[in-house]
Amino acid sequence: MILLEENTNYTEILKREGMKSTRHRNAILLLLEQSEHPITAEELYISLKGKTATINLSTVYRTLDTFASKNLVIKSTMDDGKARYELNHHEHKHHLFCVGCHKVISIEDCPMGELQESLKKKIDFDVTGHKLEIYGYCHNCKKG
Amino acid sequence: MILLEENTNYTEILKREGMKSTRHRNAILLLLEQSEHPITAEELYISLKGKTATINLSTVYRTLDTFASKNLVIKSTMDDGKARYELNHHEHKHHLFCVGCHKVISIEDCPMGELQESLKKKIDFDVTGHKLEIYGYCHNCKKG
DNA sequence: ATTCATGCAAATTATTTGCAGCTTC
DNA sequence: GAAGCTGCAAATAATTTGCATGAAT
Repeated sequence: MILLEENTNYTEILKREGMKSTRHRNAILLLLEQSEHPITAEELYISLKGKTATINLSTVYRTLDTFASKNLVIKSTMDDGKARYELNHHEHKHHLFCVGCHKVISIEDCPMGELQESLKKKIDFDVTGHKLEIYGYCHNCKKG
Repeated sequence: MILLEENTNYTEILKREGMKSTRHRNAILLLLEQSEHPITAEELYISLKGKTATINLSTVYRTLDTFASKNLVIKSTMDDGKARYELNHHEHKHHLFCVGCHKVISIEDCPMGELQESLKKKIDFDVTGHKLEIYGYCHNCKKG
């Protein structure tokens, strides 16, 4: 589990994971770090095309897959059929999706702790991870 | 929110939702009811081809979409890129995905209750729904 | 120098759509 | 008989892959 802090040297992190440090990889890590919410491969690609000379969508996908396999990023596939990627910060976070304005709010609360223990005891299931997405109305979008 | 019980007449349910009762729709509802865990469109299609004379994959997708729009079924898209569908039973369930044998175990525990209240109080966010998927190793697949 | 990363184009996979014919109400 | 289903084939959309070239160690 890697903790990326501001001003972290990406080359270090990449090296530590046995990956070469390239312009694209550094750029992708930077963008992921700057984004407050999970982002699609295509969104990354579009941002990158503006900044980096050339980059190919395949490269974005390949890079994200590699990062995901090293647990540097977390991939979540939404019901719109597109996967979103976010940095795997050390702190465990979940996201509130406002169904009114589509804003995404990150929270640090996670209710899994007790459930995890209970599953272990009740049915001998060892939890290794989970995905929780919460939908609802934010302060501004409340009905009424 | 519709509760489907054993021996429910699907025609009734379909009519109530303003949908015509057809052989395919009934067959799909039956299969969904018989399946203990969320199932892909293709899995449904394959099962149906064995039983019903002919059915087309498009029809399966269209039917599932229609059902989902009436809240008869719940669609969840997984990281393997395939959507799974399940009946929207009144009881709220979650699923454990074994990363060893890919078995799916349904549980009725849900840890959202307190978090929901706390989000309401802390940041005035009204939760209307959530998705929780849990990954790990089942009894048979435990490492070691 | 060797190993790994990338661009490009083409392939794959899941899902959607247009339209003509066929069931339900 | 009108409105709504369904099959079929073709279109999309997201993601993956093969291969030749280019860059990092």
